[in-house]
Formats: sequence, structure tokens, C-alpha cells
Amino acid sequence: METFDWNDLRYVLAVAKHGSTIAAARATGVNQSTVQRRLGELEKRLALRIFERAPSGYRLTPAGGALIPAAQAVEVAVKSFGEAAEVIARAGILRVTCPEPIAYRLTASGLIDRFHDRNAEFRIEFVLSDHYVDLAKGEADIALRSGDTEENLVGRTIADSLWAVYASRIYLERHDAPVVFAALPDHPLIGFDHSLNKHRLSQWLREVAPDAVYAARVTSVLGLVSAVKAGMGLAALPVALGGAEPDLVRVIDTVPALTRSWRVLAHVDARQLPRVKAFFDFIEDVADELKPVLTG
Amino acid sequence: METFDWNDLRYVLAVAKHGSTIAAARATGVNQSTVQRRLGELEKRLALRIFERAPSGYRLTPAGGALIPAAQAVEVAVKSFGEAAEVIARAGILRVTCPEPIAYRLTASGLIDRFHDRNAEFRIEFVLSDHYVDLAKGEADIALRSGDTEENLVGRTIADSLWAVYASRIYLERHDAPVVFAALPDHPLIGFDHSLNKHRLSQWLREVAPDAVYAARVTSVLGLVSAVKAGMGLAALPVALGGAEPDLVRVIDTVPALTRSWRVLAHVDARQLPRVKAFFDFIEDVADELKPVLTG
DNA sequence: CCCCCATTATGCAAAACTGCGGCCCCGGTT
DNA sequence: AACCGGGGCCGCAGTTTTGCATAATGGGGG
Repeated sequence: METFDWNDLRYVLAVAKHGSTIAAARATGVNQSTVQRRLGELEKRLALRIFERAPSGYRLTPAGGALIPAAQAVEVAVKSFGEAAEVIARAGILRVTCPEPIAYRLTASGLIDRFHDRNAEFRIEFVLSDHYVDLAKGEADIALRSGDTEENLVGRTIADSLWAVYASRIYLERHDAPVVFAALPDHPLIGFDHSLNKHRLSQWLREVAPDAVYAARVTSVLGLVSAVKAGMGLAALPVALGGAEPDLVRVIDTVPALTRSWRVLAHVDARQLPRVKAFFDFIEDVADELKPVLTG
Repeated sequence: METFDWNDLRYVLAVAKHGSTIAAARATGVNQSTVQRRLGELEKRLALRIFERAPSGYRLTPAGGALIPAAQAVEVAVKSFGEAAEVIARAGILRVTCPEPIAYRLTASGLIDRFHDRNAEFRIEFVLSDHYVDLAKGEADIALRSGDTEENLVGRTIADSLWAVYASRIYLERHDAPVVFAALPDHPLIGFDHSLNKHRLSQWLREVAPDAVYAARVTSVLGLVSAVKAGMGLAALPVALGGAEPDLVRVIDTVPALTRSWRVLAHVDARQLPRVKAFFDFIEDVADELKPVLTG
């Protein structure tokens, strides 16, 4: 049996729903003539009048009306095929969220490429969002974080996250004040603005230098680095970043209060997904190489 | 979301089933390159590799395999749409079986056109088959028959079916033998061949003229008419036919043993279908006009 | 180790389809 | 009564899709 064009069912449904070929055309994103012609073709193939033509639009014939449920069944089946395909496509994409500098360093280190070589069926996609990326909401599969642990996230510790206080050479040339821990409040400091006041750096600064003068308040760790490099003042930075900047000098050594652990985390419900397992397996194998990338 | 070409699912299924684009192309009646390109397009749309290309053919990837059930669901839905459409299309076609001459006379009388005028949604289609048309098998919706009644068929009597014995004028000029009932075996006769030996004409001839010489054995009532007109001998004919032939003479009047009733019949299960009811209603209204068409 | 074969992939011309613009038709409105 | 707007239908031209022919590919058998 010569079968008909499956796409034409779309137009049947659209016209049945909107009452005219022109409205259906708008809804389906094709030209009105196309709807008109495809329906004509379909009716010819089926040897069946589905719509009654009127100057006021297309109306379903009784025969057409009887077919609508079957057409809808096709539409539903197609939709669920599409959704299945999307889920599966997503299954090959591993969304990893981490601080921007870490993403950069991970890529530059070649570790990402090695993951791809080893797992051709998966592709890593960094999620570098300004706002908090919530693994629980499925916004990413994996997080590399150095903050405190969260509920429902499981993972393992990779490395230490060490912070120290840095200043630029230019800044040090211009200022004579001794740069020791006790003298911190005497220097212009660089900190986070209120949007990050839950960050441990903000908390620490409130504690050790409550009355300090702020030279700048930035919204990201990279902002800290830029501001310090510009000689605006002192800032605590991850040593992984500060140590990589030749213009910066570590003026106060590792701050224990800021020390955390880098963790690779996944939501507990997602931990067993193939892509997540593959990533954890990879991390396991390259932990030694990853450590310097994170810690500096 | 930009959706994909629904038809492409056909190729997915065909390739999954047959293992290569070329075999799938044969199965779907398109060119191999079309299959190859449509599949490529679909994979691009879905951002998903469904098949693995190899010189030995296309093989499903795990992702593709996971999609097959969803694609099959679409195929099933489409198929049942098609079947529903066919049933509905058939619902508008009224298949009527009757002897060929009756179909001709019915059409010529204009009664068929009047049925169409009255019932625009139905279309009459004559089923004029050489072999027996079985209403019980759904080979036709309605039968006009003058034979004996059958089980499971319901309907009503329309008219009498009268048979008489005819000869052509030419035949009569050439033969002197008296043409009366008792002399029937003395004439060359025309009857049915063995394929119709259950027909009441065959039975009657075996009874009244068991030793008769047959000038011809034919396979249809129209065959009888032709043979008689050709002057080959005598034959019993429906008076509706014999009376319409100017070259024929009724030599023996109506044969009671061959008299039956014309009936319009439907299978009991189909009697309530709208198209069947419409036909019976029509018959009811035009019974008076139908009678001469059948009886002659 | 190389050839052979089935199959995939691509270049090109023909065919099909789509979009566009125009025209007609009808019903409601001023 | 004439206008107006929504909608169907049709011819034409540009674009896309298809089919055909052909090159490229890679595994299996001798």
C-alpha cells in the first residue's frame, strides 16, 4: 500500500485546531499554500474528505473528526520519540560546573582532551554560570567545588584549596606599611560585593578586618585577581591563581581559615549515570595530575 | 523546538531492520542516497548518532537502539491511523453485487444516479465478479439475487424473477419442429456448463430434458442470450432479458419451476451500517420503479 | 598480502516542493 | 450599498530534495 506523508498529519491537527489553513500555517511555520496543498494531497491519498472547505475556513467532516484521535495518537508518539531522543542526546553530554579559572586550567592541562579520547561517546560541556548552578535541579551533572559540602551531593576530595594574601609588585613599591597579618586592616583590601557575602572569603574578611577600607568589591574570583594585578590593594586569592601570576607576590602565607578541599561532586541520584561514572572513573585515574591543576 | 521530519522515522526503522541503507531503500521504495541523507539530517537535528557507519552496513548505536521502540510506537500509530482512514473511506462506498445485466439495467434506469443525488456521502460500486461474491466475507455490502435465500442474509423481496423459453426468429424460420413444452428435448438446447450445475436452470433442464442435445453450454446468463440470438437453439432466459431482445421470440411461456423472487440482501451483521440502511431505505421508496427493471 | 565485493558517500541534473504574490469569494460593518 | 478583512485557491519562480551514476571505503577470503 502506498502510504502517505507522515508530516501531513501535523497539518491535519493544526487545521482541526485552528479552523483555517492560514492559522494552521502560522502555527506550523509554513506557508498557507503548503497547508492547503498538503491536505489536498493527503485527502487524495486516503480517498477521503477530511475537511469541508468554506470561505470561513476549513471544518472537519464527520469522517475527519473520527480520524483526529488517531492523528493525535501519532503526534503523541512522535513527541515522546523526540523526548526520548533528547534524553539520550543529553546522556552523552557531561555538564561540568566549576569556577572559570578551573575550567580554563583543566582545558589547558589537556585533561579534558584525554577524557574525550578515553570516552568517545561522551562530550564535556562546561557550565560557567554567574549564578549558582544547582546539581539538584539538574543544571549540571558534576561540580568541582572547594566550598562546604551540600546535602544530597556525593563525591570525593581531590586536592586542597589553599588561599593566601597577594599584592602586586607595583603596589608593594608604592606602599611602605608592613604587610603582615596583623596589619591587614591598614591596607586597602579587595573583597567580594554583597552578592557573595556568604562566601568564606567575605566571612573571613568581616572577621579579621571588620573596619577595613575596601579598594574594590568584585563579583568573582577572577575579579579579585584583576584588581590585585592592577595594584588596587591586597586580596586573598587561591594560590593556584596567585602563584601563576608573575606580577603578584604572596605577602601572607596560606590562610588556614580559608583552606577548604576541592571536591568533585555529583547529585546522589545522578551518581550512577554512565556519564557520571565515567567521569568519576577518570578522576580516579588522573587524581595525581589533577591535584596541581587545582591547588597550583 | 525545531522538530524533525516525521518521515525520517521510517528510514530509521527500515535501516534498523535491514541493516543497510541500500536494503532499507529497497524496502521503502526510495533511493539509497535518500536514506543515507535523510538519516544524516535526522541525526543532525537530534544531535544524536543513531547508526554506526561501516562498510558492512549501518548498525544501531546503543543510543539508536534505545530509540527504536519509540520509533516503532510512531509507526504503529501511523499504521492505525491509516487503517482507520481506510475503514472510514470504505464506509462511504456501497458495494453492490448483482448479475451483470441487472447492473446495466439499474444504471441505465437512472436509479443509481438518484441514489447518489439523495445520498451524496455514499458512492455505489458494483461488484461484478465471475465467482460467487460472499456477503458473509464482506466482499460486498448488498446483493441483488434471485436465487434461493441463504443463511445470515436478511432483506426483502422486490419482484418476481420470471423465466421463459426463447428462440431467435432465424432459428424458428429454419426449424419446423413444434416448439411446445413436450417437444423441448427435440430441439438443440443451450444450457450452463458444469460450473453452474447447481443453478436452477441446470437442475430444471436435467429434469425435463435429461437426454437433450446441447447446442452450447455457456457460463453465464449473458452467454445464454448470445447463444440464443445466434440461433444456436432454444434456451430459458429471464423474461427481463429475453423480452428486451427484438430478435427473440418467447416460445414457451413463463416456466413456473424457474420462477423465483428478486431479493435485496445484506448480511445480518451489516444490515445496520449507515450505508446499508440508506440503500434499503432507497429501495423501499423506489420499489415500484425497481420492479420492472428486474422483472422486465 | 592483495584483491574483491557489498556498502557508504558524493557530484550533478532533473523533479518536486515551497513560498510569494495575486485573485476571488464571502460575510459583516459602516 | 459599498467597503473591508479574513480566508481559499492558483501560477510562477527559487529552493530543496531526489534519483542516478560514480567514486571511495574497508572488511573478508583466497
